[in-house]
Amino acid sequence: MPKFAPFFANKLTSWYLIHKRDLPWRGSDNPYYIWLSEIILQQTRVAQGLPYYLKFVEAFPTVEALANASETDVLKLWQGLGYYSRARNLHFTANYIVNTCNGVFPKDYQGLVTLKGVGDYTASAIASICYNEPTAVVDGNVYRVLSRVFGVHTPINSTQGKKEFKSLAQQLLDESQPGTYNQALMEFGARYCVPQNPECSNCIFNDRCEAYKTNAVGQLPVKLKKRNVKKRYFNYIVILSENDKTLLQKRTGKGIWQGLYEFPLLESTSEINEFQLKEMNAFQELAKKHQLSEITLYNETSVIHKLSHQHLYTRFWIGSASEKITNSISIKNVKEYAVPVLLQNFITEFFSS
DNA sequence: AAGTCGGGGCC
DNA sequence: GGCCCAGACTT
Repeated sequence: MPKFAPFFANKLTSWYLIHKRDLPWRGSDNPYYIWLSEIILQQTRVAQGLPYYLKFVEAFPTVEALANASETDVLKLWQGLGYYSRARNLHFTANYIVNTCNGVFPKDYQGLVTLKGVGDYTASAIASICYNEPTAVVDGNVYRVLSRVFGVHTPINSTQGKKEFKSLAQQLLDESQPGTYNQALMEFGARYCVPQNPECSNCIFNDRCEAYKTNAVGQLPVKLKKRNVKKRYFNYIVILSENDKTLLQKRTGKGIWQGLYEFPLLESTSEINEFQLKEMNAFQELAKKHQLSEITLYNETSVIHKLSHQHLYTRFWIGSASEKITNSISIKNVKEYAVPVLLQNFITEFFSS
């Protein structure tokens, strides 16, 4: 264990008490609010998650209120935040807490980590903040700060690295105030020891920081590999009927956007023109089923929607249908459905003009 | 152990 | 363009 561990915790906490942001979940030790905030903030910047937290607390002030909502309503409120399995697990766990645990959250790390959507980080955060259990959190901020200050070059996304950083974080933890200490470490990473161009010359740790000493700040933390981004080609068929109805389908099964809605989707292996679209069996079935009379391409240049690991080259095709399309919904009700941002952008542009 | 899962902000 | 974000789950 590093000799200056006690100094590290003290300096960190002192810094935190001065510089911490005033966030709505801070100051509470109600596990419902802490749990909700932690799920929302997984892989999500505070600035992006904050409005969603406020919306959720207002719509669902208690875990019972969240459990009583429908998954559809929860997904609609989550729309735009991404990683939608978080929303589905959130709703599932709310029901589990209410129906199986008498509305009471588990009281320690071991119990919390069994909840769906709650892993090592989130269980540690809730346990330390709500119950003062000395469990160290390790998130992206912690990896960065510890790798730099203590000069740890083990890749943070390797099995060995995860083990090593968790162990180091646990040794450094101030057990007299684990919740405050954990938040201080993360806040320091988020606000001072940032990924790009941190102000090392004024840093409170620059007399001790291994990365600063060895001029390795820009190389830490070490991360293995780059992801292989795949290209996919989406063709959305936007059906317009004479009585202002259209067709939306729910995405089921595996893959992106599970549980969200979209227009009928035809995926191709490259960008296609109208002739090629009409050659597709799936299109012919759709055209026959809904008696599509004509089809026109809305955007000549594809919309490129970028996800972490795939780029979606998307074209919207507008089709006119007979009045009697089945399972249709009114266009004015489209906004009631949770849809991917890619579709929300199109809907806003197309139906409001 | 490697893949998968979103969207946005920053450089 | 690439990287990262108060990570978790599946295969």
